[in-house]
Amino acid sequence: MVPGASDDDAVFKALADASRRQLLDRLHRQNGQTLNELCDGLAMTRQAVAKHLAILKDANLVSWKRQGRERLHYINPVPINEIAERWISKFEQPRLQALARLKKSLEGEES
Amino acid sequence: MVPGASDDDAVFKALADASRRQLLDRLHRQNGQTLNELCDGLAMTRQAVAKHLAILKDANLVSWKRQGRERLHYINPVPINEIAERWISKFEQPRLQALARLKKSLEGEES
DNA sequence: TTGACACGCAACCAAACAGTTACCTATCAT
DNA sequence: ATGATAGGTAACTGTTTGGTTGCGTGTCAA
Repeated sequence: MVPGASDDDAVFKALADASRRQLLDRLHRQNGQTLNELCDGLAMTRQAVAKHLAILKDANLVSWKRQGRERLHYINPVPINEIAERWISKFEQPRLQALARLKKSLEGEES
Repeated sequence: MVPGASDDDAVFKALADASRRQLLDRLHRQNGQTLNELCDGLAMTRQAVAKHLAILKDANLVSWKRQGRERLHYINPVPINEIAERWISKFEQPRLQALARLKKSLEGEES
């Protein structure tokens, strides 16, 4: 399998939970956070957060490395991109129209 | 609420199931199919398919109308587009890069 | 070396989910 | 009218899920 490749189903399932999307949001804002940092302010135990992160990891959306007694988490946007390319894009006439508009506007614009 | 507006969570949850994504695929290929047509070839009872369609309807991804004793189903791509715009796009440097490349190539292209 | 801190692991639980079976209602064609 | 067809409703079931509690392990600092 190509590195960064993903199982569509695992990704869709991982994204189905609001807490997990929130975790991705947090990592998107600041990458490399520890487990405790990611738990901060969430109405959930650390163990619950760890489970969510494990699911995100299985979907290849997050990876981590141990550093001393901490675990640093990193987001991987590739699977999300893949889904957008392979699956979502075909349902999006609006986006294609937006692209067409962009093309038109760029054609009319002289640098 | 804006017509066609959607609850992100309901949409993500609806898309989390492979059978439901398959139903959307089918409706994308051919819109306006009846319940029985949508059931065709699926390893599932009609009732199960009807439940999936109800979930898709609650997420505003599918609508239907009765016509005689049949029920005609129609896909609504708007919610998919919305989550792509509002949520997925921010994780996609690749797509932004693609847009940037497109812009560049269009700038270099003289009509 | 001994707390304190960051995380790992496993059992358990309630609720949600995906699917079934069984039966009922409405519509069409003959 | 009546049978066949298309779909509606509801109860029930096994499995998954999202969360908990309890306790164990490894690492850092005083």
